[in-house]
Amino acid sequence: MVKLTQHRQAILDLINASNRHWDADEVARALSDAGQSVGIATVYRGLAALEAAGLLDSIQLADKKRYERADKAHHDHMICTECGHIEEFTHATIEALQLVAAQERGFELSGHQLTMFGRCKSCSQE
Amino acid sequence: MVKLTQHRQAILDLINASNRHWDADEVARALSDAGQSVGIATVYRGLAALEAAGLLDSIQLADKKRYERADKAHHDHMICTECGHIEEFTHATIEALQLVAAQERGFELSGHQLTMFGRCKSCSQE
DNA sequence: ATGATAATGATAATGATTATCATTTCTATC
DNA sequence: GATAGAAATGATAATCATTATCATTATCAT
Repeated sequence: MVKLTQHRQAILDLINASNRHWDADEVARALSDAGQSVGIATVYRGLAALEAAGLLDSIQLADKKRYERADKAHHDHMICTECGHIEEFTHATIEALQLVAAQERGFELSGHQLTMFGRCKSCSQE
Repeated sequence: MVKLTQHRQAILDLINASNRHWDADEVARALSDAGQSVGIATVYRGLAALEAAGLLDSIQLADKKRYERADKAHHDHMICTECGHIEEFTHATIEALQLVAAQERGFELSGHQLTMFGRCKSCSQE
């Protein structure tokens, strides 16, 4: 299990108190703004450690990784290609079908990432 | 529409003749081995242009982008975290449910990527 | 206290991708 | 066929997220 140092606790608290998807740089900047400066390398290591421990979730985007709270039900993401807005959605049937598809191929599933791209509601109304 | 220059045709032919998922470097190396050297920048530009024209498909992995033929039915990917093997699968119901989920949220869907991670059949038998 | 182990921070290194810019190749038009 | 303008190419520098390095510091069990 992870050692919850002060720095890691600060990272975790920051993300848990929000509903956003943070990249490493944003975390470092926010902590710094809060008077709790943490080196960028430590932020990267902390985020990875917290995710490995199941205390954070992440999505891998084309250019970077973003972290979010792990204390929510599993969900996938819709990303607006215009404004960057990230919307979450859950679909039990899709999840179940994925598992079946994997089993049919003798695949031992350990994770997945479903990301949909398009224009969000407000952007497509403009 | 894209201009199908000699270089781009060579890239397209190479990928169309295979069933693999290529990264830019592999394409450049293969062309070079075939006596048809193409600068790496041109490979990147060519791949992007061919994808924009719908002549190639791609998947975005954590570290890099990989391209494959576009003349196959739409499919998603299962990636073995042990040997790197990429398996393709299609699931009409999952596709349909994604569309519904998007519509429910007023989302104008333009694309998606579903990637599953785990151990492939042969790796999990070891 | 004390030594072992892990964490931290500054910074260098890595690696994929993109930008720059001079040169070359195309293409349409005269 | 010559020619101007547009697009493509290639060598290489630049970018940017992430990881590695390594000296220093904190933590924890004995």
